[in-house]
Amino acid sequence: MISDLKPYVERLRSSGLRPTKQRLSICKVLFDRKATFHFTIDQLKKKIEKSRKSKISLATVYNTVHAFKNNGYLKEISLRGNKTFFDTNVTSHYHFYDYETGELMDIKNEEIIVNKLPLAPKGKKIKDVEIIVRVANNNHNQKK
Amino acid sequence: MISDLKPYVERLRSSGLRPTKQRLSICKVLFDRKATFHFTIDQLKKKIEKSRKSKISLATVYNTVHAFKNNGYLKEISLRGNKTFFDTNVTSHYHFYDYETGELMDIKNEEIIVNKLPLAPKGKKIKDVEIIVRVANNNHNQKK
DNA sequence: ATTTAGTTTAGAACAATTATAAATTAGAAA
DNA sequence: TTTCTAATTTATAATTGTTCTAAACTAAAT
Ligand SMILES: [Mn+2]
Ligand SMILES: [Mn+2]
Ligand SMILES: [Zn+2]
Ligand SMILES: [Zn+2]
Repeated sequence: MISDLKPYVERLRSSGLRPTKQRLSICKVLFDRKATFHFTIDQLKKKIEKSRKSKISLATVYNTVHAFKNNGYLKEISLRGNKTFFDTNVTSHYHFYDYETGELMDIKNEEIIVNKLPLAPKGKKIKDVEIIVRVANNNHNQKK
Repeated sequence: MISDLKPYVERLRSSGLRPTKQRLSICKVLFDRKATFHFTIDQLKKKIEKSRKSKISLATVYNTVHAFKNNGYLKEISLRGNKTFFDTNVTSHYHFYDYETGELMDIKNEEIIVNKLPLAPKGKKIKDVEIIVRVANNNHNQKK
């Protein structure tokens, strides 16, 4: 009740959601930051529970994240594996992915120049281009 | 026992696997084709069971697919969602992904030209660059 | 033929996600 | 304020995809 919650209240309202205590906790973790936050649901849930010092229901986290995603406040990232990753950076950009550590890092749009793209298949339209630059530690001679 | 199974036997042996009936069934579905096959495990299992007209254990499909992936005969594709997609095309290439139909299509390496890539983060090395061009039907005004 | 290590299998276990339905709460209305 | 209602939270169940297990089976070496 101290800090400025207005922007979160608006963000929630514009997503068709009431500004509850739980949702405001989620907003603080997601949007009160300068750098991009890439996360899985369980990582987010842990951060929320640390910051508010009380539990939050897993269903609430899922529901709110999905609402934000559907309203363009979060993006989902294409990655191998069976966990879903989300991104607070909703501008058009690309990623480094260190598959050894699981760490994602933004690559600004202008840092990759794509000079040629194929035409979309007949009757289809290109919606977006995702680029994942997979990286790993220099020294080790790891497979795949 | 009629068709030429030698190449599959070799592929299995070189993956450290004995050529069993089940594994040869899997090989026929995976490798006896001209065009790329993009699949999930359950799609593959259904095709195998249609082609051999008897059931195959899910564990055998998983095990064999993983062995082939680890030995470079299959690739895993980065995609949103919680199902894992595999690819019989192990050459370097990119993809169209129609997220309305779930359909994946190859884009040849030379059809996309990347003219600028950022340096890998300090101490890390670029292992590969995945590009997914997400497409959807022209007409509909679908969200996301 | 015998032996043995590798394989298949059904089912259990596990992990991520989604669904359910009862208790709680936000916020409008009185 | 208090009352009322629909929205929300929650614990838990259900569902889905994947991995593990251990007993039955089989390839292939001896
Ligand atoms: Mn995936
Ligand atoms: Mn994913
Ligand atoms: Zn990002
Ligand atoms: Zn492909």
